[in-house]
Amino acid sequence: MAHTGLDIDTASGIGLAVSTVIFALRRDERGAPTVWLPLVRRTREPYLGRWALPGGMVRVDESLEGAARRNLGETTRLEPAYLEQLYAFGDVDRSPDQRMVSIVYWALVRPDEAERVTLGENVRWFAADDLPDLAFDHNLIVDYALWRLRTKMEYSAIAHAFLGPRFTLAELREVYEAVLQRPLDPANFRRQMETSGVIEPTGEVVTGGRHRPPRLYRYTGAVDLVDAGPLNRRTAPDSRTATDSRTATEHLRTSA
Amino acid sequence: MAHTGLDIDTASGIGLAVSTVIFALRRDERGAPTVWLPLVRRTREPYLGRWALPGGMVRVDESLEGAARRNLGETTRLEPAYLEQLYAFGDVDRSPDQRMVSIVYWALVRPDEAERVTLGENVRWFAADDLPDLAFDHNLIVDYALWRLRTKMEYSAIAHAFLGPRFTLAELREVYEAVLQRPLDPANFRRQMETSGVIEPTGEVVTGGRHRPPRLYRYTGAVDLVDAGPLNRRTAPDSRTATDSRTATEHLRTSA
DNA sequence: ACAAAAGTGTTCGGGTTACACCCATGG
DNA sequence: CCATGGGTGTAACCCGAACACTTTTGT
Repeated sequence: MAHTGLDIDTASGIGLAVSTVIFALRRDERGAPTVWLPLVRRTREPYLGRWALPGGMVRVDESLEGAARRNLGETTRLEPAYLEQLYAFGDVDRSPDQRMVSIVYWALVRPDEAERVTLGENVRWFAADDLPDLAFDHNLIVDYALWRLRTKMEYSAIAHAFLGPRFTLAELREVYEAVLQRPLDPANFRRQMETSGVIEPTGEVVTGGRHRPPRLYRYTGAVDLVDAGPLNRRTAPDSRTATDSRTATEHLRTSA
Repeated sequence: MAHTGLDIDTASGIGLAVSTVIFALRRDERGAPTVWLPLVRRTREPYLGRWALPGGMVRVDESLEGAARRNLGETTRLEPAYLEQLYAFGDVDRSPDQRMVSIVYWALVRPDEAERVTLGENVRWFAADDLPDLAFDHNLIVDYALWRLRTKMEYSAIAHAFLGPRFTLAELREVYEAVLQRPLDPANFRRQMETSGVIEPTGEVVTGGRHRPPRLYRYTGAVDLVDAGPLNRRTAPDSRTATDSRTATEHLRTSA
């Protein structure tokens, strides 16, 4: 029943795969940081030659997340600072030939690490809001991952994953502005970050700039970076903490 | 490679299944509404005789959600008012014999519909916070689904799914109190619901009660009931509507 | 009339927003 | 000493929490 060598072909004819949407911040032509993601070119049918999300089969002796991590390393050499399951896609017609179910993850990597991605004819970075027509339903998947990134940025501390261990508040604010695509008030941003307890000043400052030397901060680790899954949950189901993850802040219509 | 008749056995030895956590509100011994869910007893190894989530295989010609709906109908005769994908569970050791990946959904049903569930030796309702040891990792799954139900109740309109087309504010408040496990101020609850725009008075009142007749309300349908998936999204990723009023201001720490 | 639930009014305080203003450094 | 971003202060405003109070029915 298999028609291509690497497909996972089930007894009922359903293939099982894992893919990952990898986000990184990179400077665009005008020097403004924006959201980018690496794609790989398909080297076989269907969608031969089209750009697609990196992915592959799940081995019998590795977890779903393990498969995602392994695949990331093999195709892009990336070890993400953040990795979370996004959604399982399994519509009947999402692959033209074989029935295919994909468990999709999304990942965040630091800019310096992102630059180490092996670029070539078959791996390339794309601006997230300017993608070509991708293979399968991958445009839909990226849209959803982007929406998740943006809504989650509003209530969680995932911005860390885009930065190194020490950073200025301006750098942190740049991350938020790039992802949320809107300017933030530096004064209010500072206070919100300080009162949140997720960052603390290191005492150091960055000299050599053209103006007043900004302080350096680090993350306290007081909150969970990854909280999406059923595991990795530090808080009880009914507790109310700052790390209380929620999906879809923006879809809010009712409140109680 | 298959060793039991209904398992979906992949070429690499990975089984693929769909399960659903079904929630309904029922009165406990003291008459207070609480969260319940139906479980089915396993009739084969592994975990023969243990209680487990209803579930089954995905057919090649049906979507994941379609498989969940079909399975719900076959095992409990339920047609949920709300159905959303929860998570894909795929740890290597979650099933003792065969490697198994389960796409899990969670569902909400109305109390009247819940009473129609075919009860018997192999199907029974359990109070969500008083479960026995279940098969596989199903205790973990239910815990996660419960956490999802409770956190989502705080910012979305899923409470509808527990009620009929018309309801009093006291009934609606009962739903929130049962799920959130804490009393809510009737006065503030009324105002929040009214200003949210998700409900509107029908003009009718319920007579025959022992006290002042309460008004009946209905849902306006102005909001998405189901919003979790990549489909069913009505709002653009970056849109911020007037009704966006997010609950749980106390959860926001990192937003700017 | 009384009890009890429905429904309204009002105050208080925390948190966000907007923006004025001061600080420190390189040029 | 001036331009520029770093950093602080503050008043207005919004919204939820708390709770007093009025309304309307059945008994």
